[in-house]
Amino acid sequence: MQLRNQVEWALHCCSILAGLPPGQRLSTKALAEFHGVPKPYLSKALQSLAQAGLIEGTLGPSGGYRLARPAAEISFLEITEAIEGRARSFACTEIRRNAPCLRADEQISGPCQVARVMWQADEAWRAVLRSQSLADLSATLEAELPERLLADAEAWVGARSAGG
Amino acid sequence: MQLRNQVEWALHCCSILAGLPPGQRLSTKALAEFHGVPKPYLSKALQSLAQAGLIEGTLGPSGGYRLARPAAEISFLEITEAIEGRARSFACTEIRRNAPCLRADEQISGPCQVARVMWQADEAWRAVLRSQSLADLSATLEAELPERLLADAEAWVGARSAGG
DNA sequence: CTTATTGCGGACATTCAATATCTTTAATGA
DNA sequence: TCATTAAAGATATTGAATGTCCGCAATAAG
Ligand code: SF4
Ligand code: SF4
Repeated sequence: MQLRNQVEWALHCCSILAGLPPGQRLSTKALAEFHGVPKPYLSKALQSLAQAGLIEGTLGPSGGYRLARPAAEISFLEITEAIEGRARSFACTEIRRNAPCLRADEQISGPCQVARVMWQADEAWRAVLRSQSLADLSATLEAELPERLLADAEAWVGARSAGG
Repeated sequence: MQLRNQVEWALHCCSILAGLPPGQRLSTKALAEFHGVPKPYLSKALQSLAQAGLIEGTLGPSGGYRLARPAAEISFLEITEAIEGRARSFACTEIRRNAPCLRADEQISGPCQVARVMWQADEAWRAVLRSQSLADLSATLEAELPERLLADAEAWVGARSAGG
């Protein structure tokens, strides 16, 4: 019951890509260096995001990634699911079918209350993540972080981004 | 991001213990047989529940487990946390501290917005599980399951329960 | 008292997923 | 052409989840 830390990486990377000037791209190398994480491994996470249609990769020199859609249309849930998959956190193995008092021909209708409650909790979790977009995140960060830090980060990223 | 299947076992076992006449106990052996799961492994889950103070074990012949509290005072969340632990699903590794533009002496206040959103989702998940008690589960099951099945299960369990 | 039964706790083996790295290929701009 | 980059896949490494085992202490029944 633990999210992979790739989720954290992905969220931070998307946050940076959201702050890029429109059309600009940033390479895996720069993103890995910025966060201090192994580049080949971060690359896997970015590929998952690309396959999910959240970001776009471009080959060649001055290639890199950029958001495939406006930041306001990308939610925390989409990013999380791109990394973790869409499986529900509670897996139902139907152990009630093993009950010794259950007759072979007897029908059991749908999922039982145990599974329904667990799935309801899962849905509540998803609802919160679905309600938060990358644009919301950027707005909060800009309001909270010190100006110098934002400026320096922008300069650092700007020096390494390319394309249009 | 997947709950252990011990959680499912624990929920079902608690559900059965909740249906026992007051004071009666049921052994690990019977619970394992009923659900068709390996007894030594189920034993681990039941021990976790006992350590969390949700059920009580009694030694000796005719020993076994019973609820330590009324079913109405035991929530899904307590059972889940007894197995899974109380750690939050999103672990913050503070990767923002690796940012190259961050000066050594610079303070970063508390958790950032990324972590706050993830934890908020986690809390929504917990809120649903906290709101459901074992008594609620029993009530729903009694209303939904066919009468014959309930009677047979009660008879099967009754023949193997003991004490008072 | 003796004996069988049961939960308790720890040690241990096994299996599988998460983590991390590497290599090759294809695309692209300089 | 040539250097650079993402894409895709193979492959190690690690660690957690799963499953088993054994000795111990408590307890009730004979
Ligand atoms: S939770 Fe309910 S539906 Fe899921 S396996 Fe257990 S009994 Fe079957
Ligand atoms: S989510 Fe925010 S607080 Fe957590 S590690 Fe990343 S930057 Fe730090």
